[in-house]
Amino acid sequence: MRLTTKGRYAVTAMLDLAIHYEKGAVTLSDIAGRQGISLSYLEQLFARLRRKGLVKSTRGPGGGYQLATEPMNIHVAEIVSAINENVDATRCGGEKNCAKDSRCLTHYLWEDLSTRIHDFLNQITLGDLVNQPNVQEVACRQEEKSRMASLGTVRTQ
Amino acid sequence: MRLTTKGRYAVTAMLDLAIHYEKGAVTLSDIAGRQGISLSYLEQLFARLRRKGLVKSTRGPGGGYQLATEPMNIHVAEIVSAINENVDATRCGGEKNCAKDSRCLTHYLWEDLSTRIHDFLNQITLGDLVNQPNVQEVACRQEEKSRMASLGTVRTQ
DNA sequence: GAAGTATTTGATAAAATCAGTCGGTTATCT
DNA sequence: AGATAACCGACTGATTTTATCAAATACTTC
Repeated sequence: MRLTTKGRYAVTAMLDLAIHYEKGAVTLSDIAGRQGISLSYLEQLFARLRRKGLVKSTRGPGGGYQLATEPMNIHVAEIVSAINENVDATRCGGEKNCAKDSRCLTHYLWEDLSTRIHDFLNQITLGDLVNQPNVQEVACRQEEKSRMASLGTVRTQ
Repeated sequence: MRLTTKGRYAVTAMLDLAIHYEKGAVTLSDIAGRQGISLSYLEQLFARLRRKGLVKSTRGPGGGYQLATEPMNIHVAEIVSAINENVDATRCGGEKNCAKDSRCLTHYLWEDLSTRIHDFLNQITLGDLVNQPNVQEVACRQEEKSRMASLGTVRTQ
């Protein structure tokens, strides 16, 4: 379980999909606007998420991305590992030879920690996050802001 | 609590110091040889560790680095945060504005996880690690190997 | 059904950050 | 004086993030 900013972006974006789960497809531009992540980066991330079967896509107007299954069935750990596939075979990420040919001194420490992180993130689903008051509060504020922004653009055009 | 390879190297190196705590100063070349970390990289890491007061140094022949205090008083979390100072003020690492001006959706998730990682690493001291059988086994093998290596060099010179 | 637009999809490259290396300088011991 | 080792700053390369461009697909409207 490698923990990187990339994985965090992915979880944030997936949570955005989960929040708007009932409303059907969500465009990446919307997510980019709400979550402050660049559109091109999201495109790359969602390419992986789609290949891994975590989301499904529809093209054209009214299209966008949707969760492949219900928010309650998607664990945060899945998202993180989908994004970080096949990396960190370098050192201490996989099995043996962290240092030279044998295990490095702290091998067991990191192995243990890694397991704990995975367990933690595997307990939590997107559905759990959606139901958290904190998350809902932030989501509401974003909703409001985007409504004001769209009003603004209508007015000026 | 950001978790990076740099931090892992630092903990490994510090554990090496802890293992040889009784023997006084340890040179970075020795650590480099034993742990398979490049000398120049260690220099960079130990510059930070010294600035943070985790180790003390003595120059010249017979010099090297020593733990600033007993292994039982140095927590793994301290080492990791000493190495990762002032990074990741960018997003979600520190306080607010992960996304735009407000907190990002998963802010609380990462905050929670971060706390758990910190707690885990803060429970464990270098002294604890030294006493682990796993660690001692690896340490012994390294000791043996370095003895053989030095015999080899004596013979060839 | 043709034109136009909104969206994903893919590729590539620029910019920024991070990991790791190299060369030289300074202090200290013998 | 010479050797040993910490110290320092610039450099290279890899990874992450953003930007740009070109299709491909599907919807809407005329």
